[in-house]
Amino acid sequence: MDTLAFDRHDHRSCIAAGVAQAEAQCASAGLQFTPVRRRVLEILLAGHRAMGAYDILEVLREEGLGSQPPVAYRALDFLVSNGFAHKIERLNAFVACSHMTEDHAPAFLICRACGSVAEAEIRLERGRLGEAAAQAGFTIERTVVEAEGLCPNCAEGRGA
Amino acid sequence: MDTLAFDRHDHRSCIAAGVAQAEAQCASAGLQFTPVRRRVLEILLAGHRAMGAYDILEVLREEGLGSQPPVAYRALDFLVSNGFAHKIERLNAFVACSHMTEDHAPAFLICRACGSVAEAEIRLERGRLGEAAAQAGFTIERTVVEAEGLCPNCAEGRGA
DNA sequence: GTTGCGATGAAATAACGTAACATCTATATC
DNA sequence: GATATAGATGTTACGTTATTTCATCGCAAC
Repeated sequence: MDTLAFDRHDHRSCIAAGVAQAEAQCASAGLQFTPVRRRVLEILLAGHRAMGAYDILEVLREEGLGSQPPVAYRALDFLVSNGFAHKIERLNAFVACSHMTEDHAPAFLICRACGSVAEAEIRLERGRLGEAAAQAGFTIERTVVEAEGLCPNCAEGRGA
Repeated sequence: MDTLAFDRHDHRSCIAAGVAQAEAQCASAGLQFTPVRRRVLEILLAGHRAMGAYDILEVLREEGLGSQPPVAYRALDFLVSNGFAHKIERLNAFVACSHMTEDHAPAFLICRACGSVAEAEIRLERGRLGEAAAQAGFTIERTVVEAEGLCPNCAEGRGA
């Protein structure tokens, strides 16, 4: 489990590492890591929290990188499709992926008090839902696994 | 696993049973099972699929039971809060609960081709995410577990 | 050099959801 | 029976999230 999001750490290094990783993967896959896409990933990595598409758009707008919703949504779609970011359905928001190197089904712990989001890796298809789906003849293509509650920091009397 | 949603069955009986169950639980819990709430549950049970709040509102409007969004959202909030319906975050839509008798954490199989939704019961906190959350000191209050893919009917060459 | 494809710009609109406030109704209390 | 209270409803207005559509641009292949 990645509890990074609940602890302090050096943002600058995680931004640089994330961008570098994405850049490398795009290069080897023949994908265009364009300025807008790069910048959106940087914004997500810098925020290190779930951000709405319109939050991101506001930053892009200030920087002259785009002003209309499709600019943000298209960049986010690219990042999500290629595993560099994830959408948190419960929040209608997006986070940078924290396990870019591995192909994985993400799961999230969402703190309802401070809004921080931690990413875990989970193999749902090996669990009970996966068994049940197989039994029913259902083919799982994508999973949404999100747990909402209180992170350790907020649980200390401040969030309950 | 409940694969009911993928098979043919008698809708009338599941509507009647669901409404009766909700009515009984409201009576014993001192909750008001008002006409709008009842009707929204009937609509969800009759649809036996995920429906948007505005789909439901349209029906209510035709029947003179309300015409503004809050009417639908309030009824849906009531049904969801009391376990008679669930929200599918992935679809921004709602389904009637198919296990009203038991207190449960729901999980869903969503067919991307036909839109049908099957509900399973899952105890995520006993699985790997639960362990990880416990280890990280995270308190889970609510879970969202949704798998998207192809149901057996649609997998037969029609959806792939 | 032109064809084709993916990316971008921009306008408009669709879809989803909530805040705020007035009103009503059933029940509890006096 | 009058009145206070809490929950439910009606209505207006607005806020947030997301997509459709069409024009344009830039680059790489042929």
